[in-house]
Amino acid sequence: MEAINILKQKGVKVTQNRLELVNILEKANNPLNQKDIESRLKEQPDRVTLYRNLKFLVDHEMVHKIEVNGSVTSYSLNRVNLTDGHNSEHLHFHCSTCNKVICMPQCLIKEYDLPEGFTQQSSKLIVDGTCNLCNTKNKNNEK
Amino acid sequence: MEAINILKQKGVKVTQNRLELVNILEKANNPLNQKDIESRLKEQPDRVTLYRNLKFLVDHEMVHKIEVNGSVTSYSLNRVNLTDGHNSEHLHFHCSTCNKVICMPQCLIKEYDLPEGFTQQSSKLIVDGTCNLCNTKNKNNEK
DNA sequence: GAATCAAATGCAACACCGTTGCATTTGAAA
DNA sequence: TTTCAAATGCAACGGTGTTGCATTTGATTC
Repeated sequence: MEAINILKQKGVKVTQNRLELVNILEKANNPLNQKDIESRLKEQPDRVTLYRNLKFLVDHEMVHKIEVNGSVTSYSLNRVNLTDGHNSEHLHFHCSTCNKVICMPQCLIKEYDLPEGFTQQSSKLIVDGTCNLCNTKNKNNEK
Repeated sequence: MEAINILKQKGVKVTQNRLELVNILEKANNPLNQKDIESRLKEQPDRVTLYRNLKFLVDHEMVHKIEVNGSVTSYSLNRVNLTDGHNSEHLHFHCSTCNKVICMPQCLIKEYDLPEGFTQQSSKLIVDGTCNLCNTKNKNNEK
């Protein structure tokens, strides 16, 4: 779906900043952090504007916010149509070599039996390790 | 195990600050964040000293660092003897009402099949929801 | 197309947190 | 008791999240 339609479908105001922001997230294969996004923006809006628009898109459920650790926050377009109730939570992989975050929608978070009295609203699972690209790079360097 | 023995066993320098810090974590049932810890310290060291000592204890594997989200970082004493290889990763519960973090060592993180080429080093699972105490409080208020 | 008004933006500013450098103090070993 | 590395306190810096306010922009109405 095109960026402009994503915004129009939600019935929110379409601005140049939002349009470009959604476009960048739409093209990206992986979640991007604020720095990644800034580096891809042609016209640089104020960092507060970017912050507010990211918050806006998260609040309006167009974008997912992924906090890998205290210092890295990434954003990814919500590609799942919320109306079909298929918004399951999935694993996020964080490569400690290249620092990329990779969505793994094929790995849905498994269920756990919580102790008596505890109720669950959401969950998140971060797996740290080395991604496929960094692993092949390492292999080639060893040769 | 007493605080002083925990430090001595690791062969690190024993200072008043570290002793009190380990003592506080040893008595706590739940992971504590830096504010929690500060409020329990009799003699208030500089926040940098507290930061450095927490980092020191984490680096020396006496304390676990738990990042629930971008703004809340908690610490808990590593009660598992590392030498017996029983240091499995477990679920952490975050109560969105009282903001407490609760360890659930009975809920070990399940395994996932990662895509070809990805290797796993560590994982963390945070479940957000309402804890048993806040749930009973809500029930009583509704009556 | 022009007027209108709420929403979006840019700028300044603040707080908090993680972090580092450096001078001083403290604890363990000789 | 002396000695020296390690720990501490203080000042300071950068990054991020956040808010207030004046200005600009985009959707709506005429």
